[in-house]
Amino acid sequence: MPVAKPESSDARVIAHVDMDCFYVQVEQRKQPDLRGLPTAVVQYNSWKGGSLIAVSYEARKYGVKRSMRGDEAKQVCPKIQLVQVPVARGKADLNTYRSGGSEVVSILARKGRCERASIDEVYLDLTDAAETMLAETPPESLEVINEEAIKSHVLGLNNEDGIDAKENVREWLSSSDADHRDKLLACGALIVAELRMQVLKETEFTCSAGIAHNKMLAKLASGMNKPAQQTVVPFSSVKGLLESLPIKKMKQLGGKLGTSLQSDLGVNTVGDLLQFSEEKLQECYGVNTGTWLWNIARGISGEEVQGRLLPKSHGSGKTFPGPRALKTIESVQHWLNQLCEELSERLRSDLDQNKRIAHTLTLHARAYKLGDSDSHKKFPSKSCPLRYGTIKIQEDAMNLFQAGLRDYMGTYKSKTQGSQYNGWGITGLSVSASKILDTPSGTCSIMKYFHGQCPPRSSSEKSQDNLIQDAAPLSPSESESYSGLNLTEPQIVFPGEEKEIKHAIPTLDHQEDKSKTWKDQDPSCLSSQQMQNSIAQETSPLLPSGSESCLGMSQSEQQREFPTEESRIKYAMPSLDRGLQKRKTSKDKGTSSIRSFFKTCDPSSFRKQEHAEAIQLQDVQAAESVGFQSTSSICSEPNQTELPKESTPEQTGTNSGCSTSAHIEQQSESWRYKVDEIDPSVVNELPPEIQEEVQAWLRPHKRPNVVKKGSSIAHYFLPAKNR
DNA sequence: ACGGCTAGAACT
DNA sequence: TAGTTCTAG
Repeated sequence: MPVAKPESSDARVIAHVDMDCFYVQVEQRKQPDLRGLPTAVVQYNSWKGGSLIAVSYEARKYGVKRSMRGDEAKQVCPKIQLVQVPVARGKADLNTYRSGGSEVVSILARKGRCERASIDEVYLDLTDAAETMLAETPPESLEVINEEAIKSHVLGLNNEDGIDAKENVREWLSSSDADHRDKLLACGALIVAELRMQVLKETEFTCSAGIAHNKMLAKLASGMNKPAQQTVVPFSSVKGLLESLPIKKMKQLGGKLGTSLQSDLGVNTVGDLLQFSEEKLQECYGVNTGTWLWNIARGISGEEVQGRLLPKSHGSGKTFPGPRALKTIESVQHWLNQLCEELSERLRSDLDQNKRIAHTLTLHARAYKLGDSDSHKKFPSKSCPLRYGTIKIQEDAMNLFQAGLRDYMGTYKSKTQGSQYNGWGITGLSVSASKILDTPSGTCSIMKYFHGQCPPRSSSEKSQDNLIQDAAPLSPSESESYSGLNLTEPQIVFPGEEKEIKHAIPTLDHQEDKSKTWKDQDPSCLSSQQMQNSIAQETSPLLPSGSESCLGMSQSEQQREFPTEESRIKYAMPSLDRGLQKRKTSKDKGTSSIRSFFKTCDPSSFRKQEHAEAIQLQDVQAAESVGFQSTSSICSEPNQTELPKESTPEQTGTNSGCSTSAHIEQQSESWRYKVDEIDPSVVNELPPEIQEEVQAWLRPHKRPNVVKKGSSIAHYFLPAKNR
């Protein structure tokens, strides 16, 4: 039964691995003299000694905390070693930490599905590995048990801190008459201990881990014994653990939702939640969050480990606090250029190393306006299609900024005069790139199934500096004449072995709604690639004209209104679509196999009619391309032993990173079956290589959050300042 | 008008 | 989709 996942019984083995004060460790590896000393990583030395972003455990003993200033840290711990975070382009540069994180991920991904949860945390689904171990070399059969595993903390084992703790753990790990679930966890603990030793050996980094039946508990456990230790949560100790656990300790409940639970429902521990019915919690917090709360009170969390080794977005930002706020367009331009340079560089290496392309550029800013009582009005975020090339990103970001500034100024009904200081200041700027998709699209399993095996990638690979041909930017005013004609688009050229092969990367997100005219949007948000339908050869680095004219118009009136005080903030918890343990209904229609559908189906019926041919062409090109070395590895093994620079089966095997399945999701109405009507069991009939992908796609979706607004106490989530 | 920077997710 | 908001480390 490879497909049908047990959703009720939590027989899964999930681990959460957390690097110990990671930035400090990275610096200590660079400077081994610092090992063992109280150390902190600090950024921006200039003001009050800079602010701490990581603190070693030696320093924590002295009471040094993250969020202290360097000077404060010196006071409580005069011996503390403060290491500066690297600076590039006048801002903190976290690249060394990012690549350190990648080193770790590449090791941790060896034994099971791995999800990069942050720069220094991962989740692992070790269920299969644990089951295999239990079947082949169960702990009780081992002569010696890994010492690192014996040092595990096992919650609920009596005498955990006593003299015989180790003996107890050894017994627990290798007990042959234990609960099956515990045996699986024991195997998980052995595997994690092994992995942690490998991480230490290969990277010199220590980490802590939690091993449990689901993500929530694993995460909880990994923080319980640090540094360099691991904690197991046997099924039988879940109840006792949660009973007295302060509600705010739970992930997602550390903020306003947790506060609301405390002050509105009097819930102080997770156990206190048990007295509330699911309905009651739904009334208070909406269906999804209500159900989620009901479940976590019982230690239930069905969230899947996602199988994603790479980040889903990249960003670069900087704050300009108080007096350093930016007061001129020129200074904004300057900093935006720095941020965009960094972003562009990172996008380029993501493309080089992972063959991924980002599709959306977003600009965020913070601003104040003097003389206004509510002087911290929101500066609106703006986004647009992302064009590769540093200069284009800089241009586009600047245009987004200008568009945002117009809105922002509009709310004050005042005018900017040129670039002069006008009572406003920018206190924060950031640019980010998101909607990152694997490329080419033909490498996903479903498409492979239709197109046959991908050819191996060419061995020698050119530098990709010239892969992405700069598209000639059209001025926004020119763009209008192209409205609706965005069929083919971002023209990205990849070199083949001998000749260059052109690819049009499908970005359905932008192709979807043809009924909407471009005029509905701020033209400055439209990049040239939206309008192009031919290969652009030339770059003209600066927007010729147009940008000024287009920025002036059309920002809608509704933006001018100040947010009303009674606006509500609603909550929903993450990943409920995958995680609902209690489900209200299930359909058992759709008995016909979808296999026959696949067999007889022309792949082009995946697409919307208008685009079918063009995109199909791209997919064929992609599949036939000799330009992509990663295609074979992408398509093969379920587990990944390489660095995340290579695209991984996990990414393509699940839905999110895979452009093909993204297409399918978006185009699902072109299927002849409704998703809800497909009997999940028919997936078993599919070829194994595409089962997982289809399965992911068929998973139950979250219910629309129909909060009963009247009875909701969501108003307690109003921003504090508005209360 | 100070914690900075980055990332993920959900909702509308 | 674009934009906002929350959360976390």
